[in-house]
Amino acid sequence: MAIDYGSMEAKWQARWAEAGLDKSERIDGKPKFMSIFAYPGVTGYLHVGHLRGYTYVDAISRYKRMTGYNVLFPVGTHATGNGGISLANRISRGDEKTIDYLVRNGCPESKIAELKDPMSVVEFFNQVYVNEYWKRFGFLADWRRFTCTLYPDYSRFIQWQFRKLHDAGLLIQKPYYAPACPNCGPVAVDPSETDISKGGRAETQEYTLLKFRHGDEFLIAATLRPETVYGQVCFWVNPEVEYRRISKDGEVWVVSPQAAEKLQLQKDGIEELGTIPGSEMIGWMCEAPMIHREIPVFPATFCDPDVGTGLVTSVPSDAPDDWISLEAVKRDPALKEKYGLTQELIDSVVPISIIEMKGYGDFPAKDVIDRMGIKQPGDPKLVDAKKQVYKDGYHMGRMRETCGPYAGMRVEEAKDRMKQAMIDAGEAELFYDLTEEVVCRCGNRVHIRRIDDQWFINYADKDLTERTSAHCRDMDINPQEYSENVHGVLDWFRERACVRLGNWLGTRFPYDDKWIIEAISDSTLYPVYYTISLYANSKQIVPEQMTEEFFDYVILDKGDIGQVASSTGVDPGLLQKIRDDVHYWYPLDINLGGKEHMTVHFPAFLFNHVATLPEEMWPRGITVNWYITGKNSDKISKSKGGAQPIPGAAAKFGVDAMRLYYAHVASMFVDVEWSEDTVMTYRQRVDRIFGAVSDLVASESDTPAGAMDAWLISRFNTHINEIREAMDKYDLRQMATVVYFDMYNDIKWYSRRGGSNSGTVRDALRIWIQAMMPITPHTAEELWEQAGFDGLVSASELPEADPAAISVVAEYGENLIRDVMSDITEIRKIAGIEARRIVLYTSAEWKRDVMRKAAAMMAEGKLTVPDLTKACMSDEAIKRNGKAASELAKKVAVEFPRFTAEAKRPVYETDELSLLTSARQFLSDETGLQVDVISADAEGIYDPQNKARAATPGRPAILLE
RNA sequence: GCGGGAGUGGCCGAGCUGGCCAAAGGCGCGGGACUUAAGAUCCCGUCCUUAGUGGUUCAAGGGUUCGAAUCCCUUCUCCCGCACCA
Repeated sequence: MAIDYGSMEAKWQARWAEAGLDKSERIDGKPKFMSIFAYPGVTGYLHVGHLRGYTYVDAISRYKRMTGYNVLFPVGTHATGNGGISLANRISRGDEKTIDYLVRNGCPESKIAELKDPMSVVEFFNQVYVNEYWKRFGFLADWRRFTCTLYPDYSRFIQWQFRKLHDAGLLIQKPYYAPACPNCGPVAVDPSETDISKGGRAETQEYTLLKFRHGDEFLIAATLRPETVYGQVCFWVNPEVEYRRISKDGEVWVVSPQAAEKLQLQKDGIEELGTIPGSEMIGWMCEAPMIHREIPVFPATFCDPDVGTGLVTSVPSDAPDDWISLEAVKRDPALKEKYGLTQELIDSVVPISIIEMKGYGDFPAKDVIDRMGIKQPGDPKLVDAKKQVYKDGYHMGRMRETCGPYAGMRVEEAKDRMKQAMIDAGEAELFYDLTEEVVCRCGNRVHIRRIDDQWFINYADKDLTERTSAHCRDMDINPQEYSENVHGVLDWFRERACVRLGNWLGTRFPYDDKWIIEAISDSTLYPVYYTISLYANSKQIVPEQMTEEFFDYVILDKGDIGQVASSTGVDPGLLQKIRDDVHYWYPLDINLGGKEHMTVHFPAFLFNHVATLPEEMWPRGITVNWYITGKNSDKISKSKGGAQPIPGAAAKFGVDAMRLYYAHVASMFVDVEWSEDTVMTYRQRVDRIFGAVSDLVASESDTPAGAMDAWLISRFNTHINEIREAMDKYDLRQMATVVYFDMYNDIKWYSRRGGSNSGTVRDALRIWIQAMMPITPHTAEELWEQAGFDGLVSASELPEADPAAISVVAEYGENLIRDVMSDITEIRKIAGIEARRIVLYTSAEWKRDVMRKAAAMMAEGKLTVPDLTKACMSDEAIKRNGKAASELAKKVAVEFPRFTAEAKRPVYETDELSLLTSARQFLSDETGLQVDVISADAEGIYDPQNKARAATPGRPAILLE
């Protein structure tokens, strides 16, 4: 059965568009449902993993659509930042890797030439996302509302949003430290290296500058570990460096020439005073901060004038470099000679143990050096050694009693406390530096510069945090763990630098257009803009008209319509319409995004809604989805094989197979390893369903409806309830299990049992195909048509379950038959005899009476073994069965209370004799044996092995011979 | 280290407001049907034992309970976040 999924998909997608199913319009009075996935950044091609979350949203939206909601599912893209610039630059440069990447993903050669400017790149990918991913996957999104963060109308919206944040007092300015080139100004330091030619992985690090008094001046050491000051025993100077004297707030500081330059970018009023050779300082005594001890200055070659200040305080106990260098000094008589150091002085320098940590002795630095076999200063392994000790010390360390008031404190805490204490005492200052050399495209070194007027969004605001946190309690946030955890995330969220200087694509900051609003901050409130973008895209309004007043009116319902109309030139009717749209669709019902959003996007999304919109417009739901990963939880990557471009996968497996795979392969809240074989099994599942439906259609007959029909209809109505229940929790996986497995199995069982009634088949098919629509819409349409139903299933309404059609008894009866069959099989297997005939004995009536009594007693809440036994013994019909009766009473009295009385009812109310008798032929066909059914109560029955007495309700006795 | 999550049968994964759990479903595997070829479909089986029973399981070890995969404690292992990066 070769099904051409590709053309089938295209066919139905076209039909949906023809029918306008992808267009969402306000219908006053009809309940609405608005859903989005967090839009992706358009910096390149996506892979099959990304479609997981998007597919959830389409399936959920389709489900809502068929259960009475007017659905709005808009899509857009995020292009802020410098991804577009970077790619355009690489193409302009003719970078082969980039071009190869594009070609491999199906970019036509002719297109590549056009991608030399950033906006073309963005537009190109916008088209790819919409056409090759989302439309290709059958999404019913309202394409007319598509928007991108770089569109001029979107920018107007973002500017409005920032005005509202400002009005709310949430925009603050304070100094910030950012990378900058002395020539070109601010630069972006990131792995794409758009602005820079070297150092894309560099990070900004905070150093503590420690001041060591020597006479009237200060030697300035930079350290990452201010908590180790109690272990300072000497001071390192590189004798080959010509240091600088600079003036700083009336003090004289000594630092490396490079540090002097860097400091000028971060501190005010720095002036160069002169130079001093490092060698001259050797042998000096200087006073260490915090501990106020005089320590000697020793020579060390590892002091890099480019790192920190080029001067280093020595804590040999916890710094491998210090330890090994101190050893060198002690061992090397030539040094002593050269710098005139006395043996006494050298001997006086003894490491002090200051930090206690598991797995290390008194001197962690020494332990690491020994472990790694480091012998000499300058050994490249020292870099790793340092990292190891720093990391372990920070996480596991505790200050020893040598550390004065900080003794016993965890390093993590002591670090901040000691740093602050020294700053307060004027013994230290902060300084920022990059972790590696960063070079601007112009060739100059990039350094960290202080920016005094940096804007932040004050997410640390207490009132905002509290209100947002409180609102989260009313939201539907999934999974549960995140719902609980989100409050912690909101608390932890601090001020966020929301604008940047330099070479970025994005919206200009409305209060100062030298700034560009950064990538997180312009993608928080945007869902509401989808209710407006429709009008901008259709040119009914133009960006210039989208003023503060305009948005105030349509979103906040503020201002006078006449005035807004005249100041913006927008027709009052249109203003009214947009305003109504906004308030009809908003709030957002579900925002679904990958787990990476939990600590950044979602909190910001929540904060911004609470900060700028009235409460009735705050979001109602967040759902987090986990990833599809490559082997061993790696990110999916081309280099490791496995994941082909999305259109290729769609062609190979079929879109519906992939959608079913995403929906069913695992819970939304776990990572899944991508496996083509697994996808293939879902493809087979889809194939099988095609087969099952056509078999079923072919089997239709005018046989009158019977017990099997009641059973199937009961099952399907039960399934409708299960589906609705699952989907109320957006549990697509559970829903898929019901639809693609349970319902399928029921259909198979129905046919196997000889069911073929046309009416039943129609009813069942209608429900089944509808239930497939959310996850496998193309298949559903095709089957809908094949089965001869009218219209589009995508536009149909899923019925409510009919409670009257649900028959516990019917479902119980079929289960009983299955149990009997499996018991027969079991016995045949174990007995190992060639059976010719099966005799089934149904339970004696008195046993059912025992159960009836038990149920009645349970209903009154007083079912106990003695009570039931007593009751049975007072009933003559039961009593005369003697010991068997009391044993059964005991068993029943123990077993029944585990269930509800209602659940047990079919056990004793089912007429097993007629049920099994009617299934005789079936059982006989299935087993290939003659089957007889006899009541244990019947007179003079055939029962050579005395089996009949073993029969109980729910468990007929079986004789095999 | 702090915060969060997880360890279930050959595998993936349900279950985890305690009892219908020897534990769904799928995959894989074995057998059969069909049929001649498909990564097809349909049945049956798939912890041990057994005329449909019983036994031992849900990382390890304790505990609570009449009763625990499910609750508590301890240990071991694994994963994620710790920011300015959508």
